[in-house]
Amino acid sequence: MELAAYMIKRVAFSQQELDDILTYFKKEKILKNQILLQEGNTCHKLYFLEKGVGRSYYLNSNGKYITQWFFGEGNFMTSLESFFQETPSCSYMEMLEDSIVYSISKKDIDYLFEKYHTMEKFGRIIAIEMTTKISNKLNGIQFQTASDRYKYMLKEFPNISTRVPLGDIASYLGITQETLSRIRKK
Amino acid sequence: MELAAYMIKRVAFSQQELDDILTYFKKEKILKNQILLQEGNTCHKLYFLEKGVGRSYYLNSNGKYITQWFFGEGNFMTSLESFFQETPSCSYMEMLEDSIVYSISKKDIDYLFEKYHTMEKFGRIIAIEMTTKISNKLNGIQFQTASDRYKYMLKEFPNISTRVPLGDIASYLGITQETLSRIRKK
DNA sequence: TTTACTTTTTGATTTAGGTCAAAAGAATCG
DNA sequence: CGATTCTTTTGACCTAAATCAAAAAGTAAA
Repeated sequence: MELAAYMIKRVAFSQQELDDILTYFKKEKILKNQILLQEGNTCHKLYFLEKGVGRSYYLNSNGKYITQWFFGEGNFMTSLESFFQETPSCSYMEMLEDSIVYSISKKDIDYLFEKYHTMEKFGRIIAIEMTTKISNKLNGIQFQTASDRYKYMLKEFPNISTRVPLGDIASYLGITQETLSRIRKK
Repeated sequence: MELAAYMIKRVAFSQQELDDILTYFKKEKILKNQILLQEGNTCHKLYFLEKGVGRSYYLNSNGKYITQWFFGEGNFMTSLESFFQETPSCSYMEMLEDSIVYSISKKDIDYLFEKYHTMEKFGRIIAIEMTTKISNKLNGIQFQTASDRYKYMLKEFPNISTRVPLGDIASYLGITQETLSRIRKK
């Protein structure tokens, strides 16, 4: 499983630890357009995407759905705050393709964090990586023209940009669908 | 020290652990306008602000300095990616007021992460909190009008908004100084 | 208390990208 | 397959905020 490689790349887990940890992840198949999380609900699972693409999005004050993030294969997907603080989420999560994921519950991951110092370290490292990625998004968007934003998108998500609806990308970048369409045919 | 309270609020450290951990933090006084980190250098310290305000900023492709983040009292301040990956930073850090901080080196914090499972947990929790805050900034800015952005600023940094230069706030929000000035006299 | 910066405000003008509307293309399905 | 629905493109128009420029206010320095 790709997840094992992902973990070992970041923390020197022993084989036993790794084997044990992986038993807590459950393989799931999820169909395109399936909603993993509704706004207002607490997110109970953390997903690792083996195959497929997902996104998180929210309904803004003007009644528009705004993509917050795209999740591609080889990445974790969750509503971070909701999952870890066990609070109602402000956002939705959905899959944009038929997907294969490995999921783990909050209870189980907390158990693993307690049990293994290495797992806790892994959690810290992943959280720092996520912070860096979001920060990069901000820099890629703020004070950038619409076409610079799209360039950021292509760089950050090279193999996602062509697989998901135009409108989802546009809202992710903070521009309108029409503008993105015009940029694309440059 | 406020730092102890900050830590205990998040993780149930034993008194001995806490005492030991705190010995690795060094108290420092830093003057207004002092640069803590230059672009291109590696950030070697993590700061906890007891008093004062700082900001991180970077030079964008149009030759403008853009504020990335404000750091107020009772918060950690660092160039996250540079500090943890030990890579050259893309951003600067400076203090905007005379400040009192507690600093710790990468070497020491790594030692503490290894030594105490609780410390590792603390690191994870802080990293998740930071992700949430940056994510909130994105939501506060994307597809929002200039005055909505300023409202976000007032909400997120109520006691910083009046203490720092207008231009620094404007670039933080992704608007021009002139626009922010006009918004303020509403 | 005058000189010299620095920061903020105000005004006039321009523009990137938003909005609205409708057509053209794709995809889904009985 | 045609029909219905969803997605993307194209066009015309408009507006929020950028840009440019300069004055005013605030701060420091001598």
